Amino acid sequence: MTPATLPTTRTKKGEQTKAHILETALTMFRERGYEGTTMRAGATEAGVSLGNAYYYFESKEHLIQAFYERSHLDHLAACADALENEVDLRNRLRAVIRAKLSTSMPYHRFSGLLFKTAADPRSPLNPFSDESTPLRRESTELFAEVVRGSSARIHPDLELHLPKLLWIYQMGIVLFWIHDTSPGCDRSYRLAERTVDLIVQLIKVANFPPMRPITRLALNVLADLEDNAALSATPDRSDQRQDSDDEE
Amino acid sequence: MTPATLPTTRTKKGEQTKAHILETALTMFRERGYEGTTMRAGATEAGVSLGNAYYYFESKEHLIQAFYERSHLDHLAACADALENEVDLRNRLRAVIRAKLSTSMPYHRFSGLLFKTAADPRSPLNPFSDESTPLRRESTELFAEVVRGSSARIHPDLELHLPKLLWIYQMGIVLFWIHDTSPGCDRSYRLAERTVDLIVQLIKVANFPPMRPITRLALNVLADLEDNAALSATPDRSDQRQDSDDEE
DNA sequence: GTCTATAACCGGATAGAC
DNA sequence: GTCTATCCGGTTATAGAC
Repeated sequence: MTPATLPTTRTKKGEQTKAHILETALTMFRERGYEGTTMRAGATEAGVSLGNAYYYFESKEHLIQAFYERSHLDHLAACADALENEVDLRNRLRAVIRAKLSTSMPYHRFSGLLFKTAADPRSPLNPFSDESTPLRRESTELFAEVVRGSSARIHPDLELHLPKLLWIYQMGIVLFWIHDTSPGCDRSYRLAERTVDLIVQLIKVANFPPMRPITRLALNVLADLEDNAALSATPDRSDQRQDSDDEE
Repeated sequence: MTPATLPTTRTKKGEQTKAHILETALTMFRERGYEGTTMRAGATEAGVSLGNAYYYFESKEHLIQAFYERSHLDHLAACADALENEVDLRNRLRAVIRAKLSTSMPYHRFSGLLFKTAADPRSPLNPFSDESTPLRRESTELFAEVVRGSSARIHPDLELHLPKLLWIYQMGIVLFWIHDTSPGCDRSYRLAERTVDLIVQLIKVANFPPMRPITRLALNVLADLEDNAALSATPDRSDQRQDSDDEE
């Protein structure tokens, strides 16, 4: 799918055009929102024709996919410091979630629309889609790093699933944030703060003998999910293509 | 907004027309999917003009709102029996979640699109919107009934929040189900089965003394959320209207 | 063969006549 | 309440230019 980047020929001819279109679009999304930015306006603003914009981006949604990727890089950069210097699990996780919110703030309005398309199983944008696999893997890898670099003693079976769980947890926080209209999204930050504490506590007690049966039950559910598809990071369902909605 | 139904004059003039349009649309959604059903086709099939359809339903999405309501009634009917005759919390909850999936099955494809719009904070469809408040209240009330009629001994503070938590849990299951492509959606049923067990276990141990600090922490988070808006069933933010996406 | 542009098409939504 | 005529924006077909 994604061919290796050629040595010196990178940014060949239209690579710049593509980048420019994306840049323009992202700016406009920030300023006028997603729906407020028409493909026509975006193309014009970028100095290209409508058809040309579609040459580089299959659909308007694919601009969002590009946004996701950039957004993730911002996120990585924003929490790199904490991940290097902090060993306490709670602080690490907190820094990562905070960074997620902070880096997303400029796109608060935009992100609503984003989640909208993200929830559609047929959209290439949805976080569980094949097309999102690489990014999903990178995102869970971030949480793997959160766990790995921490001083916390974690049940090995749990540690296996923790990155994915934390990734889903982050999605929950983001979903809340999207609906958050409090000034500065303070409520989201507070929720994040408190739920991080809660999660860290839960991780600790998972080891606690009387909790073991429940922990085991939970891990079984996760293992079961892993065996199949859907939430798995290694999907084996490249054959299932639902192209159209019609069937007549 | 919704005026009380007048005594004898119900089904006045176009009430039937409205009902007929909805009926037609729902059938077509089931048969051809949401996107596969154009407003034009729906109107034509129902024997009215496009403009007329829009007279009764503000937007295509508003047809979904109507679907939600019907869907909830189906759900209620499907679990009424179990709720009357069963006292075991696990069985009650299991019956309700199972019923949710079963009654939703005919709309599996449709529901994907449904969640799509549901995730948009600006959509009247989103489960947290003012417009959805009545239905949200009814849905959580169902889970309140699940808890209330059970023989389980539940920490009073927890019992207060449990209905809403279970409602959110159900949304999670539905979200999984939407992405579930396994035959008969078996994976969703199994996930539901197992997570119901898990939840019931967690409710039990919440009372367990060593778990108390964590339970308290969790309840604090919930109480905090309740004090503000967003997930609350009593929104005090009727002043925040985000009509358009443009701002130039 | 890589890029760019113009002219449609299609479907959700609105305006305004009857 | 019901219609027709239009708008508007995502998307596609297609024809050329480099």
